[in-house]
Amino acid sequence: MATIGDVARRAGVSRSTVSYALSGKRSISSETRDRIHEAIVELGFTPNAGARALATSQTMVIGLFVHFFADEFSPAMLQYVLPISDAAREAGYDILMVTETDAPQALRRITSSDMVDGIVLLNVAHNDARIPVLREARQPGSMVGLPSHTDGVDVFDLDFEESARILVEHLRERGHRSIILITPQQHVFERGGAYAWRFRDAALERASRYGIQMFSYAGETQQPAVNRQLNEILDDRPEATAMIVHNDAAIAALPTVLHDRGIGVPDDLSVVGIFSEEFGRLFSLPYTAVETSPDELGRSAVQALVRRMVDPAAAGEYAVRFVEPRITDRGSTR
Amino acid sequence: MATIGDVARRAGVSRSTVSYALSGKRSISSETRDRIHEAIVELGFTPNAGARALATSQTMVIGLFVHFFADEFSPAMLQYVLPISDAAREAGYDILMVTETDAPQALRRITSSDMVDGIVLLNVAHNDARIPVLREARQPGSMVGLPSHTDGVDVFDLDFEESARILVEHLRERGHRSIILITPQQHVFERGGAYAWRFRDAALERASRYGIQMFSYAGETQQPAVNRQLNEILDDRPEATAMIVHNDAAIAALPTVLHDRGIGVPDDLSVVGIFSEEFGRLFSLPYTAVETSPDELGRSAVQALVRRMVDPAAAGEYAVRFVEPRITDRGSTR
DNA sequence: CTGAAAGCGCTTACAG
DNA sequence: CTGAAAGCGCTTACAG
Repeated sequence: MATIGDVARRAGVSRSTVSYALSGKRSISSETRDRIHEAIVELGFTPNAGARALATSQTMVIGLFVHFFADEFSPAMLQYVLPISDAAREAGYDILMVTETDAPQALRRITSSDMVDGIVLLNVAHNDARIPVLREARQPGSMVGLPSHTDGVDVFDLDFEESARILVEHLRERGHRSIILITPQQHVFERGGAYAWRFRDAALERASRYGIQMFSYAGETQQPAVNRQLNEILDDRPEATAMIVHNDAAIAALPTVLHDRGIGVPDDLSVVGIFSEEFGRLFSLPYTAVETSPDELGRSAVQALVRRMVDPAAAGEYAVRFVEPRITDRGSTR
Repeated sequence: MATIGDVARRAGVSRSTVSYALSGKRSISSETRDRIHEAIVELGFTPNAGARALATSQTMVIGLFVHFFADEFSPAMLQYVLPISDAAREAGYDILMVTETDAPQALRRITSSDMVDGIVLLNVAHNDARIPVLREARQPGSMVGLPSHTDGVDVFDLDFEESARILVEHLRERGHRSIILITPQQHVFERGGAYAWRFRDAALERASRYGIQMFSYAGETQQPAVNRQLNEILDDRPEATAMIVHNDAAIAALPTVLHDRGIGVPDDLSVVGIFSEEFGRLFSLPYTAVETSPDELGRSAVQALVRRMVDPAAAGEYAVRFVEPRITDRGSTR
C-alpha cells in the first residue's frame, strides 16, 4: 500500500507538505498541490487510519453500545441505531457497535484502549453499570434513556411523564372514567428501565387527581402469553371504556385480540398508545399515540457527543434534555 | 494515560519486556512477570489500539456492511447482525458497522484506510456494486447472500431452490394441486435479490413437473396494501387449496387477513412459509415453514472470514456454501 | 531470560 | 511557501 512517503517522493516534495496538502492546514502553491494530488490519484493513496489516530489522538470513531434482550420485543431498537449511524457519518465519524453482554467490561476495554473518541449508550437503565465506567473514561458520553446519576454525561429521553399526562388528558376530555393501563413487562421495571415507571406513575397520578379509575397491568413479553393476558384483562375489566398501552408487544398484538372478541375501536373501546411512527406503520397500528421520536433522540445524542468531542471546553454544561411528546390522532378514541 | 514506557519504568524493565509479557511471545521469569503485572494494574495500563494496529498491521476490527431499505420490512435484518457481532467478539474482533447509502464508496474508504482486517457484507444483491470494490481491497471478504460473481470472496446463503422444492413437495404429498405463491416484493427482484427468483423459479419448476397449478404474485411491502392485496389474491383464486409465502410482510399480515375472511388453517387452506424461528415467534406465526437460519449464516460468514484473516494461505479455496433448509412442521397443512 | 533500536505511517511544531 | 526532524505508542527482529 502506498504511504505518504511514496506520494511525497512521486510529487517531489516532503512528507509534511503532502500532509498539509491533505489537511489544508497551511497554504500550498497551486502547482505543488496539483502535483501532490496527481501522485495521490496515481498511487491510490489513502492515509492509514491507525497512524493518523496515533499522531492525532483522534480515531473518528464513536462507540455505540446496544443491548439486545432475548426476551424482549426487539424491532424497536433498530429505529435508534440507524439515525445514530447516519448522524455520526454526517459528522465524519464511523460507528463501532458493541453488543456484548458484559457491557461494562467491554466499555472499559474500548475506551481505555482509545479505540473511539466518544460513546453513545442505548437502553440506559436507572442504575446502569456502564455509567460509572463511562464517567471514568477519557471520552465523553451521550445516551438515550435516563439514568439515576446524570453528571458528566449528556442525556436525552422522551418526556414520559408528560406523555402519560397527555394521554390521560386526551381520554378524560372524552369522558372516560375507567381506564386500563398496560405497562412494559415486569422485567423492564426490574432491570431499571426508568421510562416504565415514569410513564406509569404519572398516568396513575393524573388519573387519581381526576378521580378516574385506572387498572394497571405489567404486560407479557412473548406470544402466546401476550394474547392470553390481554384477553384476561378485558374479561376482568368490562367496565373499562378505554385503554392506554405502553408496551410494544401488547400493542402489536392488540388489533387481533380486539378483532377476535368483536370489540370495535373506538366504538366499543377507546385505545391510545405510545410508539414511534415507524413502529406503527410496521404493525399497521390504527391507534392514536404519542410519538416516541427515536430518530430525534438518536440524532440529538450524537450531535451533543460530537460537540463535546470536537471541543470539550466549549460544549458547556452536561444536561438532561427531554423531547416533547407529540400526539398523533389516528381516530381511535371517542 | 499510561503508556508501555510508564509500565516499563515502574517495573524496572525495558519496554520490549513489557510487550512480550503482554503477548506471551517469549518466556519471562516469573519475578519480572509479576512486577510487570503489578505495574500494569497500578497504572491501569491498556495498550493503545492505534499504536498496536500501526505496529502489527492488524486492527482486530471487522467491517460490517448493512443496508436498511426504508421501504422494506426491516425487523429481519437484526437477526443477522447479532450473531455476527457475537461470533466476531468470540474470535477477538470488534464490529465497525457501516450503513451508508453509498456503500461502495464507504467500503473503499474503510478498506483502503486500513480501519478493518476484514469485511462482512449483508443484503448482497446479484449484481452488487460492493463486490468489485471488495475484490480490490487488501482485506478478505465474506457475505450472506449470493452475488453473480463469487470469486475472491466467501459466500453463504440458504439453499433457496431446495427450500422451494421441500415446500412444494410437502404440499404435493398432501394432495394439493392448486397453490398460491407469494414472492418477495417487486423491488427485491429489481434490486437483484437473487433469493427472490431462486425460490420462485424452483417452486414453479417443481410445480409444473407435477402438473400442479401455481399462481405467483409479487407481494406488497407496506400496509394497508399488504392486506388489500392478500384479499384480492384470495378472491382471485378460490380454487387454490394451499399457499406458499416467501415474504415477511405478507406472512406477518396473513393471520389477521385469514381470520377476517373466516378462513381456517389448515381446514380451509394449507399455509407454508419460509422465515426464521425468531421471526415466527415475534409475529406468533402458526405456519409450517422452512427455517432461514440467520444465526447459522451470520456465524458461518464470520468464521470463514476469521480463518482468512488469521491465515490467508491456509484458508483454502473460496467457496459458496449453501445452508441446508430444515422444515419445521407447525401443523398448518393437511 | 532481557535490552537497545528500528520501524509501523502519520502530524505538527520549529526553521528557514 | 516548503523541509527536516521529533514524536505518537506500540511490536519485533537482532544481540547478548
